[in-house]
Amino acid sequence: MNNELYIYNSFTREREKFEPLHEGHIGLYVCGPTVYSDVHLGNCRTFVSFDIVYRYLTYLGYKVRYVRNITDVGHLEGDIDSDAEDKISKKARLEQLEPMEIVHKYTLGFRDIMHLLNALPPNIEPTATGHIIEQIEMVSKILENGFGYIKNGSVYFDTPKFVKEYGVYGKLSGKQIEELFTETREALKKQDEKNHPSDFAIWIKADERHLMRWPSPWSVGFPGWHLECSAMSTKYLGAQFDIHGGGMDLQFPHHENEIAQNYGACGSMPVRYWMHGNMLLLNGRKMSKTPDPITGKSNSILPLELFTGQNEIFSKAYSPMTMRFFMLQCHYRSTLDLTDAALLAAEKGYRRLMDAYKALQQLQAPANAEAAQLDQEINGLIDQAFEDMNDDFNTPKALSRLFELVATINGIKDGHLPADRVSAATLQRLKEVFQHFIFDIFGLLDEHDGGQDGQTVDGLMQLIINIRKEARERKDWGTSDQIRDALKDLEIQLKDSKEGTSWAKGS
RNA sequence: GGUCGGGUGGCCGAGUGGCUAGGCAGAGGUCUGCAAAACCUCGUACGGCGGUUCGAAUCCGCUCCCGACCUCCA
Repeated sequence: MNNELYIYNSFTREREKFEPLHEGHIGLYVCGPTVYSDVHLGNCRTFVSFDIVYRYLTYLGYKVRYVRNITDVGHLEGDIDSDAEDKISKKARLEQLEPMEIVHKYTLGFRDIMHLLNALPPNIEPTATGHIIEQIEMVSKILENGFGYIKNGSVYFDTPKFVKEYGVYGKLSGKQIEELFTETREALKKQDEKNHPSDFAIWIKADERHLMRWPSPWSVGFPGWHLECSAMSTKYLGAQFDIHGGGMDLQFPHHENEIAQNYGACGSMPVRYWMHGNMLLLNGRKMSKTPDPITGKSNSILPLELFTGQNEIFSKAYSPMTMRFFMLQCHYRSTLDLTDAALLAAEKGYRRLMDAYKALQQLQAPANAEAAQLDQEINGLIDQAFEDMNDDFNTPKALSRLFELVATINGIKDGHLPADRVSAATLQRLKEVFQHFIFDIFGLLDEHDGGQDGQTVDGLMQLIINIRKEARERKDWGTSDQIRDALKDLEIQLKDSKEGTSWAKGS
């Protein structure tokens, strides 16, 4: 079995063998949300994708420092020189709230959603406003190194200078430098403070209208959007670290500018492996908060709208774990289209996987069990599932192996497959691997597990099942079916098999 | 317009020169008091037109369609 991990590096556009900078340790930085409104499901997809990356790296035994920022300032709306305004402070004025109130509200909301989706919290969740000093220091360094210039209290990054010195601007997003520079010439008129249209602000002077501003050597103002990630990744992971993740839509300009800033301040490429998750689509189009200019509606759905069913898009409510399973069925670098039929399929598939997991835990190897062909098949599928994960975190492929194993598990359970052809060791391995994949790596939860109340419910259900069993033994089909139908109305399904009756939540 | 990525069976989605994932839905069967669940069997799909090759969904060319990015975006 090949244990080497390969990661598709967006910077080189190649699948590369992963080797950490420091053996056994990994620095992982993921661009987090801007907390000026509720996160939508598209945002969530990226964070779930990287949650699985984090979980798998941890599973492989690496000590991972996972940093995911909260952007609570500096995210501009529109052009700086037109009517630019910070997203946070704009929302604060609209809602008559303090900027920190907005930030706090949506940060808490974001964490709640991540918790519902069972995404592990990062090790560090730094905020931009908490790192103003670090950002000012970085601007100073960039100026010292000659990669920035001051105009009317604002500081801009000098991209032509950067291209001349390092020549990597545009490489990440695959843009030709010449085209990049000529493309936006039309916009030059609106941005007369910049020496060059591709230059970008790293410090922005603010007038009294702005609610969020800080003193700096250049003006009372606020940092540019791209700066926080450079400053905070450098602070917590070092000038160079292993993996930087984010949504594909951040590749340009955000990550391109991040690279420029790090070169400008530290003189080196900050990241060894760039990873970009693809977009979640709704009705075949990118999910986005930005309203459509024609219809005025935004093409997005909030997680809670999906989980509660309170939306006009889908036929019913879909649980967080259904959503998570749905995401697992698609590779993180492919677009994923959210549709009702697809979610319905995911819901059923998720239940089937969890039911098989429970059935597996009940299986016992017979005393005379010996390894045979079936044994090899099981071990082969397990090995392949790990190889799939090692191949750029191919969750859909790994999941397909698990489903092949589900058929094997059910076959043994129902006596269609010879249980004595699976050795005790392989059965034990299968149990452990299922546990690790489903809960530790894929991060799924058993939503039908009642938690604290679970034991009570299990006890009650066993009582009901026993009463029905006695009725069936008397051939009292009326009572038997009454119980079954009444439970069905409560969305509890009884499953009769040779070994007896089990139950599961869900109609 | 420029750049990049796609078009896979009824739906969602892997794969990427020969061994043709998986989930859901559908058909038939086994089991069952009847069902459900589970299991077994079944569908030979890769936008179109050419080309390379013994062989292409997979490589090349052309073409049609879709999406993303091009300084708001996860």
